Amino acid sequence: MPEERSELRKAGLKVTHPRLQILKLLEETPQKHMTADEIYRSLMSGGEEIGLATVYRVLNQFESAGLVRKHLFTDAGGTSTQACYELDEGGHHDHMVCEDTGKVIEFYDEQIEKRQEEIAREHGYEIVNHSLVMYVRPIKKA
Amino acid sequence: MPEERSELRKAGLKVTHPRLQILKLLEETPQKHMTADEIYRSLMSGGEEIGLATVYRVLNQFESAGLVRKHLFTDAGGTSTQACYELDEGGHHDHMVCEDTGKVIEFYDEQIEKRQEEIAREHGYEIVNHSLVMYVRPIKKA
DNA sequence: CTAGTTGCAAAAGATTTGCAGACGT
DNA sequence: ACGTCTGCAAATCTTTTGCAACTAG
Repeated sequence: MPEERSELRKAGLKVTHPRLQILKLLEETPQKHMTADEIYRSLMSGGEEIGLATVYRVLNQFESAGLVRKHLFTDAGGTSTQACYELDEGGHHDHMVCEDTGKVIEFYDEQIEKRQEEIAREHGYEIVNHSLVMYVRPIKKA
Repeated sequence: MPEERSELRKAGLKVTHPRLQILKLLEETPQKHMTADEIYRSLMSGGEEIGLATVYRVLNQFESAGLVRKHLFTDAGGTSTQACYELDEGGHHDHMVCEDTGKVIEFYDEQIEKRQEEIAREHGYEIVNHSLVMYVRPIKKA
């Protein structure tokens, strides 16, 4: 599967083992959002040779290259100081984080997007970027 | 103005000099959003005796008490790792950060709020909290 | 061959914590 | 007086950087 190789080349990055590993991991992980440390541990326990510093460096390069997006969620207790990364598949979307399970759900809403543009415009600005995260909890029937 | 004193008491906190100073500063600052370090520096240069650790401790207590809100904005370059705090005046609002000037603008939009609730509900969740930040730039006229 | 990469260890930056002394009530 | 605070310094934690060895093209 040389697909990842060309993604890297296109980004102007040499095709190295660590980069391929990280890219592959991000593509295959079911949770889709991982911290640098989770990536590091995951690769290590998979028997790979890699340094944590390399993981950070590669993620930054990937982010600059637009291969990956970085998020700063605040976990349940408000005690997260750790960034997490997800593959950038192109389509923008926002996030919902379940406070009970930590599960991250993606969503996209045309209405909200539009309204945001309008609000910015009303203030004389244009949106460069935006981040919407909803911290939620399952509705308990009762 | 004993107003601040009772706010502290109500929060179950002793009325001490550092706490009063920080509360007052947050009430009076025009920018409304300050980092722990900015607060520390501001008080120090105002001739106050205070430790940075105390600023952090007090802000955390204020946050738990609901007197203050903590935000993790990402400044222009994406290079912010510093939290900033604002007085919690009760009314919820979202933020727009100007990438050129760093200015923080607050706004509230009923439509977006409603839509968020709906989306969460559609997924079987209820919103505990949410954070919407738009990183914007002044519209440049041709 | 040569510039880009890597791993390690050390550095940095933000925030937290242990502790002895000081202070509010 | 008592338990709560405070300031300082040291500790933590995440992320970055210096450097010498290594590797892709």
